[in-house]
Amino acid sequence: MRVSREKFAENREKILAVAGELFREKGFDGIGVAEIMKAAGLTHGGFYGHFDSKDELACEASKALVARSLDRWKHVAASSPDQPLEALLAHYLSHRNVVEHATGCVFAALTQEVSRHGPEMQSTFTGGLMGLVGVLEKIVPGETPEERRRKAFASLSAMVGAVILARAMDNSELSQEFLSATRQELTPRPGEEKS
Amino acid sequence: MRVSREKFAENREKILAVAGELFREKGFDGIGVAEIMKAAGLTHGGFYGHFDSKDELACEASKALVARSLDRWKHVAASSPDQPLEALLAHYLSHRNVVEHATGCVFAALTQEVSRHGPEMQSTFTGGLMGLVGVLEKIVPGETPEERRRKAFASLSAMVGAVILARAMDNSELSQEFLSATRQELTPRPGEEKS
DNA sequence: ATTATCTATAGATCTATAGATAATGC
DNA sequence: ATTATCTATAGATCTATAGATAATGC
Repeated sequence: MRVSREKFAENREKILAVAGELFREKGFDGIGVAEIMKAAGLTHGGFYGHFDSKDELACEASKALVARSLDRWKHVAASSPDQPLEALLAHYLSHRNVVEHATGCVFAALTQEVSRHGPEMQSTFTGGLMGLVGVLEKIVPGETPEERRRKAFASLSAMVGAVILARAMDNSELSQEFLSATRQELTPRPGEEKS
Repeated sequence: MRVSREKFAENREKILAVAGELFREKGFDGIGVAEIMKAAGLTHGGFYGHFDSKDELACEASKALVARSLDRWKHVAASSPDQPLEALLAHYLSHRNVVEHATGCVFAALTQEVSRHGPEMQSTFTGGLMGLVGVLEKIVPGETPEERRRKAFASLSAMVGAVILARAMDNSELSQEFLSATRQELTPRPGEEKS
């Protein structure tokens, strides 16, 4: 039954990947270790050879998701050098990010549970969100660094808030209204571009 | 052991009140029926004389919280007839609403869990959030009803998003920055008041 | 007589562990 | 020989129910 070191490392990554999807879809408390391992193609007992506890898995999976989210934001912004903010708004405020919980934004899925977990997870989310603020700071309009930092915090609040509220709607037209209203309000008007 | 009809109704309200606080503090899955009843001063088994299931309690408690939240918004807006939006921003984007989970905004505490529950709870949250949009529509700046409706959706996203992200921070200065940045960005500049 | 609450418990589920098994890696 | 995984299970927790108890309300 034993597998190679390489396969062992692969299995760990598979557990992390599957957990990342299931946690986002069902919440940290909505899915158990046994079901995560089953989805990874392994048995329940094998889990504790990879992680000390479910909480450690939740922390590690969160770290990976947060890092990947930040990478993606940087990539999207860099892909449209002339209109990075517009590209980011289009990417984030999308129908896909409202309906695809398992593969969508980790902050839109799990942020409300963070304050109920330990300091390690809070630190991960804090760092990730500040990373997103850092991306926005460089691309939002504004005369001074202070104004851009302020706009970055406010824009991030609006973007994540819009997806969270859109997901709570039982009506897809209202969901869309949260997305498009936020997108329009955050899109710089002509003459307001950054210096 | 039996109590009067009046006391029975009181007990039901007490269970709803206690559940409303504990659900907001720990999430729907983070607190059990036994502990809710203990906090209400009753025993576990007595619960099922008041509610058919924990899910029914979650729905009823949510309905009460959402209705109370909407009432409060209307009251705050009506209390400052000359600057209703400023009053609402000051009321909502407050330190208290970041740290006091048990008594703070129900949307900032539980919205991410709504999509994992049944259609009844989704309907409650949808209705409540649209009620808040209705309050904002009347007090945000804007030339046309369409512009004000758009600003209402975007402002609500930013307000709820700011509190949710502020709660995830492990640093109270960063929490405050989400609040004050959002408050400043949503405050109408002179000459931008509604008609 | 009715009924709101209490005690006790059934049954399901969940985290974590113990010991067995079998394949890897020295 | 080491160790990654598997089977089986302990122990805790959670929802919901059954039956007893005792106070209300006709």
